[in-house]
Amino acid sequence: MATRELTEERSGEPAPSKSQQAYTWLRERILRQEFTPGYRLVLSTIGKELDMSVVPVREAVRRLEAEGLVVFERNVGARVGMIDRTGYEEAMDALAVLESAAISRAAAHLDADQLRRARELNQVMRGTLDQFDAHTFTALNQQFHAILYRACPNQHLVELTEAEWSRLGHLRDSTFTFIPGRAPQSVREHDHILDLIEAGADPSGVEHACRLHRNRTLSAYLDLGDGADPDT
Amino acid sequence: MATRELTEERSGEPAPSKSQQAYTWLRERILRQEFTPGYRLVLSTIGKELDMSVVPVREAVRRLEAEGLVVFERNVGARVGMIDRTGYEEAMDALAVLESAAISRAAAHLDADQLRRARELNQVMRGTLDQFDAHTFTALNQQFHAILYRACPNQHLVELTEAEWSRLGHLRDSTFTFIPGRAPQSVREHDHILDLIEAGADPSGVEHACRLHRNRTLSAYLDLGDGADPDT
DNA sequence: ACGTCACACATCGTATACGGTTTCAGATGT
DNA sequence: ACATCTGAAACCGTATACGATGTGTGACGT
Repeated sequence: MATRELTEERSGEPAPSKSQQAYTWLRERILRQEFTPGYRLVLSTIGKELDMSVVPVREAVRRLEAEGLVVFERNVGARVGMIDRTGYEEAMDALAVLESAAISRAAAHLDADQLRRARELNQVMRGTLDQFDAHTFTALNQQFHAILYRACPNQHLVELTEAEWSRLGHLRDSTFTFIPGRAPQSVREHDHILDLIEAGADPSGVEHACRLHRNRTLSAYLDLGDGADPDT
Repeated sequence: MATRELTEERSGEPAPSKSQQAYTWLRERILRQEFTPGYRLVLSTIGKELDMSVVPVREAVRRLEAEGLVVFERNVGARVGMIDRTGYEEAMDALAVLESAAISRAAAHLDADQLRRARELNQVMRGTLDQFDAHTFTALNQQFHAILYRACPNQHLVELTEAEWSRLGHLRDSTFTFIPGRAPQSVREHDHILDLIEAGADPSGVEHACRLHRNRTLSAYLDLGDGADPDT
């Protein structure tokens, strides 16, 4: 019982595998944007940093690759996934499809408490509109959406939706940075969606509203013209 | 130039990495159902079979795990993913969402030739109805659907759709084995969808039709009662 | 006969080692 | 100055080795 020091663990905890540690660690950094898109992930370096050999790190990287957060090139190495303009549009489109489906299926399962919390969040967002900050607004926005789609009884759909959020999320506080003007409208649409849900609207109505909401965001972004590339 | 024998390769080919070989090999077997759900994937055995060490095999397995084709248990090992009834329903539901979205976006891009081939395939399927064989029917059905959704300009959506087909496909010739009666109706609906596309119906109409098509298949399966579990 | 314990075996998890490939800098020739 | 070649350093790909963990089997006691 002398081999365990660095990871705090009380008797019950079996201590996660190194491969798992590496995975979590990397994923965390990428999502926090401490490792920005294009950042070179050198296996040996990471291994040293985490005090493990390269083998577990490789596995972690592979998993992240399969999730689309990392790209890997043979004999060259891994880097944090960049996403070009098309990639961004495609992911947004996919997210529109998945998330809307999830929320429409979640509608009937959202209890009063969850709806209240969603309203509150949206109110907080409304409150930040005067002294707008894209970063916090994006974070709140993500939380708001999460409350809704997570209530979807189809767990698989939830996972697919979250995967898509991740792929987009690590890019930056993308949309609202470029189109702050979109924020107020976004907040109004949020309330509208909540209205529909509370009124017990039929799923396809909810789904439609969610798609509109997201597609308007995408359109707003696209209408910007080609000046601001999410890649850069 | 003496180290390369087993994989045929002409000068230009850089020979895929072992990790990649293992991945392809395993995926192939799983999809072909040579490795059936629940099958135990022992790393060392596979390594010996493919004439490589366990390291590349582990990586391959990790990737398959991330795709949902394989489940992995710490210190125990990997096995081909089983799917329980809920899992099946969830995946079918997700497929309905994804594929319908893909096809609706593909509609405007399908050329005459692709549509003709789709019609032909459907005719072949119709032809097999008298002496019905679930296995071949399922294969044809998959091809038919593939022609349609692959034309979707959103490549990411196509990938998500194919991932879902894989997760379901390796299960068996599931649906039509249990509900052969669903096949004729399925063929009719295929023609209907093609009609809509050829008529230039609007995307949401196409999407709706595709969802109906798939949801009816799922319902047919569910109506069976709980006798036939896809897990078994 | 049945439940429990202990030990051996199968298999996984990770470290280390080494050959192969890519990249980059600096030297060389034009 | 510029293009090209050459060599070394950086890094990846895979094999081998060994400790750790889980699983099954047979002895033992009741």
